[in-house]
Amino acid sequence: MNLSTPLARPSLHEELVTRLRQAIVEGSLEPGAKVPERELCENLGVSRTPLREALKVLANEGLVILESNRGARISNVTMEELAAAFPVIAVLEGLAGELACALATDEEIAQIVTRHHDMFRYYDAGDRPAYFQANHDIHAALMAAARNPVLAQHYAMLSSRVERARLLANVSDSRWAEAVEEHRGILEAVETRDGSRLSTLLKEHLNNKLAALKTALT
Amino acid sequence: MNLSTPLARPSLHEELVTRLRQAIVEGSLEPGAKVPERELCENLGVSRTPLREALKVLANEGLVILESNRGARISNVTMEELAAAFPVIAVLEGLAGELACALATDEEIAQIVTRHHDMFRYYDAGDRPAYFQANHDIHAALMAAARNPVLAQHYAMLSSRVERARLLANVSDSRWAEAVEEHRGILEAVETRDGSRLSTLLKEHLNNKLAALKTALT
DNA sequence: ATCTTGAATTATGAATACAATTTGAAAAGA
DNA sequence: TCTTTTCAAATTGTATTCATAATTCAAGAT
Repeated sequence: MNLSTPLARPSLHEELVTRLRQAIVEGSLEPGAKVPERELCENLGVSRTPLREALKVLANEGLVILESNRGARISNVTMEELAAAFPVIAVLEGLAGELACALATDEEIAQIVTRHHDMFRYYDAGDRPAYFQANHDIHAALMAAARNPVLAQHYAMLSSRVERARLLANVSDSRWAEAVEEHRGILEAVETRDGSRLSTLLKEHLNNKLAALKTALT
Repeated sequence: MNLSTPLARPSLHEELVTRLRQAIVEGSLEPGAKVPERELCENLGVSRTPLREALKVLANEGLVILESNRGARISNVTMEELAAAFPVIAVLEGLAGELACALATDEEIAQIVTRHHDMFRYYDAGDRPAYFQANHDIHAALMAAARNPVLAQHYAMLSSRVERARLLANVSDSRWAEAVEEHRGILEAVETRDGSRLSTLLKEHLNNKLAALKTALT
């Protein structure tokens, strides 16, 4: 049992930030909807103070918009925002790929490889949810292997803003096939620890994703 | 006169975030110092609620550390953090350079060029403060010309975390000369709108800056 | 003298209270 | 009937209060 950690009880506002962010990302709190302070407080069993603190933080992250004297709304996912965010995510993932190739343990590489094979199997089986999960795990594992907390933090922030788009537009079958193909290249670069190649492929992957979203949403 | 904006009076917590962030970046609030809530409230003439909201936001940005039941401290600028942040800033600036080359107006390019010449003059005159200001303006102008709010937002966040390092270590004369030399290349890439070259040079510039900081701080 | 111990003080986290603003609908007027 | 005005209810921004955890410091023990 670990007795060195000083028994950290997370404060209410921290837990609220986490839970609200999750709710926003998974769509329980719909974009554009106003956040009913009193109601949420009652549901969650907290007072307004910590909830409002959490909303300020989420507003700073761009997930929530505060309109003075008019409360908070869940921010909309606009095409402009996606178009702005994706290139940023792309360079961040690119950096993560490079760092990961240099710093990952063999176990981490093996893990990413395994998860890729999982993912390909899910694709063959047409299991979208499982595919998405595996895909998510891969990108997360790459980010973890990069061992850069600042990078991870900003990546997480951007991901949360963008992941909601997945609820707006389903990926087309042809784009799905393309993405899988791209991931074969990514896998190869991971296996050979070819950082610059991985970086390039990841950036392309993200930019293609954005292009696909653009066509799907117009 | 702009009549479209709905006369936004910034809320107390927003102003506090801005002011505190500025105070932290410019060093009025020293790294490691604990933030005396009551005292600050009295000085600023606000109650604890908006101040605490602001602290939560700044904590989320990494400028402040909240220790449960022990209040807030100004976060320390550690070498680890700098080492993590600089590569991220580098890729962001790199992206900004590429976008700026593609999207900047001729006026913006001209502005950046002019500011470069200013900066070179300040270097010749040995005027460090003016040099720093010009340097800052250049990077800000590049970022503005990239026309990507998401990029700008994350760049601003990272800059605020890192700029405090400037107070810890003065740039050596030799590094200063190097930086100027690097900026000559950057200027050239800007003038010719060579995006990929500018991107590379900016990334190198940042990475060299980090290396210089590393030696200066050990 | 130095190190514990524990009550008093202080500061923090969260809840509540209060004042100002917005909202929505009914009433007055065109 | 439609517009405008007024006013109450609701909601928000900020201040204050309350309970609890941390810190301080003096007294006692080693």
